[in-house]
Amino acid sequence: MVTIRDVAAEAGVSITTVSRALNESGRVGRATRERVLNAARRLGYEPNDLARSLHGKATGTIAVLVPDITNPFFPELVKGVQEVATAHQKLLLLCQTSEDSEIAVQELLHLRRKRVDGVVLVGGLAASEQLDAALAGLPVVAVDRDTTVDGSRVVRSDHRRGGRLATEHLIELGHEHIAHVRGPAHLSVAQDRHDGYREALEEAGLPYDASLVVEGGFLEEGGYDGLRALRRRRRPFTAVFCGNDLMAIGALRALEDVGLAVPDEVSVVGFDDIHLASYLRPGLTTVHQPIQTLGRRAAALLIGSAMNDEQPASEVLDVHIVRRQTTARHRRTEVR
Amino acid sequence: MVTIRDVAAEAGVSITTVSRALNESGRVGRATRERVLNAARRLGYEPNDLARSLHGKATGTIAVLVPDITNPFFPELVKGVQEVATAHQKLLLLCQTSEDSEIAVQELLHLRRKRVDGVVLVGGLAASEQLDAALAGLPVVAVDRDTTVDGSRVVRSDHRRGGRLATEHLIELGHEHIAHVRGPAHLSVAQDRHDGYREALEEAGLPYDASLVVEGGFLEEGGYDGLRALRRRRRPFTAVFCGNDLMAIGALRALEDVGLAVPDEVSVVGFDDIHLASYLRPGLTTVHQPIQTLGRRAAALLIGSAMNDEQPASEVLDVHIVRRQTTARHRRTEVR
DNA sequence: CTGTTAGCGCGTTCAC
DNA sequence: GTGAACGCGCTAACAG
Repeated sequence: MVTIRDVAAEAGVSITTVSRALNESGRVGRATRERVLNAARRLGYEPNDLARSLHGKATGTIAVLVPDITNPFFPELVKGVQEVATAHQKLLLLCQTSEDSEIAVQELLHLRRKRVDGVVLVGGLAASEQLDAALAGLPVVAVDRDTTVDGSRVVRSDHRRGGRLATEHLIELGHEHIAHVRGPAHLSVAQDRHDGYREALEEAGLPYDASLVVEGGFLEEGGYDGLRALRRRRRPFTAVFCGNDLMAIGALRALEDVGLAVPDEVSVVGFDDIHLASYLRPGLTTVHQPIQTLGRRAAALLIGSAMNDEQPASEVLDVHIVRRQTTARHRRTEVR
Repeated sequence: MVTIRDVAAEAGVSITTVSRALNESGRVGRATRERVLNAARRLGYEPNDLARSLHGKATGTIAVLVPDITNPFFPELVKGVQEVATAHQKLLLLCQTSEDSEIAVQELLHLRRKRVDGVVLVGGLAASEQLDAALAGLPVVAVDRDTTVDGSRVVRSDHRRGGRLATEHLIELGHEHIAHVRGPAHLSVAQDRHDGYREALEEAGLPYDASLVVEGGFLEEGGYDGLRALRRRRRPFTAVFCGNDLMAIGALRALEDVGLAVPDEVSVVGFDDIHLASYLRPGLTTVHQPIQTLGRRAAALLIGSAMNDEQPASEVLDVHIVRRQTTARHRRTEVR
């Protein structure tokens, strides 16, 4: 391995000069610099970032923690993070937590030892002392998490508004019995979406009926099981607002299995607008959140915080509804 | 920042002893170790992996380069890589190349400076001197790439066999005019799948008709455009084998747009069996390749190579067909 | 078993 | 403009 010392010898200068020439820092003679650069090239010199960072400087590395990269929501988010990281010449470490707080703690500890410059934390994680400890002093931007951690910034979509938009859309279509297959109670995004749903109902003078609300995990299975549970309650409904798109897909499968036509007999709305939503047939009506932008903003905030002192505490991005083919006007003809 | 020296002072021993106690390396007295560990805990000591790696040891970091993490094929692969990396206590750097060889070169150079222990290289990349240079001496395992690089190992599925299986499946269903919307000519996986298609046809005594073969990018658009191009040629066909699942999705949309029913009028087969394939309605019949395992094997080979000297040159994983709802028996009733 | 002494590759004071 | 020397945090020979 060729070091800065070898280059110095080859160029007939001191290592200090080589360092300066390579980093464009300080005053180095024109000719000298050329000589050094040539020597470096000739020897195939490769700077060692480890040694550089050892001086307490930044490592030029940030990390993103997601529950599961195969959940189609996260690659889009990660792409946004990656984009900004690359633009700032930073490398991106990817970690998966499986929504497990203990795993997250382990990963964070590992990241700290590697001296990452900061972390984008995505998704819910059970709070714990160890988690707080693992996060302490580490520049963190959370995405879609409750801001339990002290000074950490948060980037999120307006989930409550999204819940309202979805529900209002169904109400406008004439639906009066609107079920909600919501996400896990411990996740604030699920709660917010639910609150928006409830708000919209009440504002429209429709009753909030707890027996039309079921909870499930943010995956297909959660939606599938949720819809089956709803059916078992024998409470009629003509529309379902699902906690996210994957749940909506599960709900669509369940409806298919029980022989209910979408959107003729039951309308379905999702949340997120992952790419997948537009691939489906019928195309899924859903609340669009700017997933990639979420990642971009988080990364920008994270990287910016290392540079600027002042930073906004958090950011809330707007959402809107995308009408596709899983929602239709309520047909007065009886349905159960 | 508390260093090993502070811990040494606190515990009343030398830094060497601290180092040994922390790394379980060498002989350290029971009591001494306890004392050191306690001191470290009390001070909130966090080892600095940078300094450790500076000694020329491994950095405990590997990287995976993929064209685009939002392409659903890659998250599954990355997950496999991640799994093995984590099992070996290694952190994973994620890079995206956009299939651009120059970007890949830049990323690789950056990774080298960071002294990553190895790289999993996924997808096709235009060969170039600079790429070779950027790869030189770096432990690399390629996935689904031609093994142009010198000593690099390759993990891949049996694409040729997959192409045969897909085609044979259609032949068994009675189809005689089978089109192929293939992937890019410069990608070996596309070529292999095509060769398998051709082989199956010829073995069945069916003519290989070049006017039934079109080329496109490995995305929905490629499949959509490919199918439209096929139609413009006015050559009848009752089945299409698509280069991958995304292309198949594009082809399905195109068929929908021109009013051809799937599978009643045209059968469609994809390749990869990404999760998405089973979400679709009708469910996509496709050639399953073990995507996650591909990633796992690549990572295992990469990490193993740093430890064992001997390693298999490459690995070929098996594929099989998954029958869903986009393929059906050819109906003799005329169709165009 | 434990401590002393060198570096690892590089940036950064300082003098010259 | 350039160089010598020191130190970043840690591991690895060598002693004792």
